[in-house]
Amino acid sequence: MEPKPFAPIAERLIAWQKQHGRHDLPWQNTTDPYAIWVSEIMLQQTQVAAVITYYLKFMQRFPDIASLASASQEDVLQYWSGLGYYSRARNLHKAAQIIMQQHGGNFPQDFEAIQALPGIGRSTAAAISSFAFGLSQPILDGNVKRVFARYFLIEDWPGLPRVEKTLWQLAEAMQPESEMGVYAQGLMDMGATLCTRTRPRCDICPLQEDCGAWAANRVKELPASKPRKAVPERTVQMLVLCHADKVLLEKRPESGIWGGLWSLPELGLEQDGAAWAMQALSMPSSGAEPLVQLTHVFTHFRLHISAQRLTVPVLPLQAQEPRWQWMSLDEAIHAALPVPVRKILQVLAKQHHVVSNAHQGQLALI
DNA sequence: AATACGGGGTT
DNA sequence: AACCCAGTATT
Repeated sequence: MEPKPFAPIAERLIAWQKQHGRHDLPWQNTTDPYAIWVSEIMLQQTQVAAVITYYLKFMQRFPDIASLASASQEDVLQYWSGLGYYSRARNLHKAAQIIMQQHGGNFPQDFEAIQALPGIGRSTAAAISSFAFGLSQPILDGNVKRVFARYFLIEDWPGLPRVEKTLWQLAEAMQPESEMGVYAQGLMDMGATLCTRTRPRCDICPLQEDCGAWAANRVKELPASKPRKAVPERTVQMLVLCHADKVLLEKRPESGIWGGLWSLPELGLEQDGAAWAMQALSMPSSGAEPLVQLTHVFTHFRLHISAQRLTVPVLPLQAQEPRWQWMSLDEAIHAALPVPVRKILQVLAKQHHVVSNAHQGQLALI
């Protein structure tokens, strides 16, 4: 019988977490499942530093499930604008309404019920479960995958379904008997602060003594990186239709990119803006001028945007569909917009500012 | 099993 | 410029 040479990793991580983990992030030191839930959703594929200010503003505006559930989707998206992965916000909102209707306004405490809420998968359900309720469910996020890929010397890319299955099994097997929340936090904090992708701090790692990658001198190469394909490129034209101090925005469909956000009309590069405005919106326009060109990079493609400004002297008599809306420039910039659209409108606002200053100057001269 | 879904940070 | 990040839902 071989004696166990080292303490279980859960034991070491719990001790490490208590001494060296992070303890004062805005969503820590609470067992309020709502506060924890919001943080976990924001932290999906998004780093702590980027989340903090969004989280504080969001919690101030939507302090509890009821206030979130009763808000408009528009309002919720506005507080998410700039964070990305907008389905997270739509699902959060939808889930709050489900909790009001199906759980009497109380966050469910059953693991399956938690995971059944939209936007909450196995790992997020496990994180909420352990932090808020002390349930024993394994988490498996990017940090855990990296720590395990190194500790267990897993050579293949952790995103492979076969490897992922193994990782979940390991995650289950490593669960402690108690202190679930401290363990889960320790695993993630260790991954985020010591077992980092580059320049990991193996010198002070509580798992170094029996880490497979450390023993094999393979830490730098693991975890294996995702096999990449060339990212496609797309070029579009965006129209900034201006009438007096207002611009025309279009609400995007629920599903697909930038779902539910306000954007600008998109055209192929070959199409003529004025002709399109006349045909699609019965809107005469003139004075087309290039406004700005920019490139927006997504995970899965690169989007080149060429923004054109058009002046609409007279509004058509017929009311437009509700997905079209004239907003003042100031109003538009504060709406729920994707980042590149906000940038385009800021360029316009800057021009507007220069023009109105020149105008004021003229008035002063007269 | 593969793909869609953002934006920001690091190197 | 490549790569990654407290993943989930859809196809």
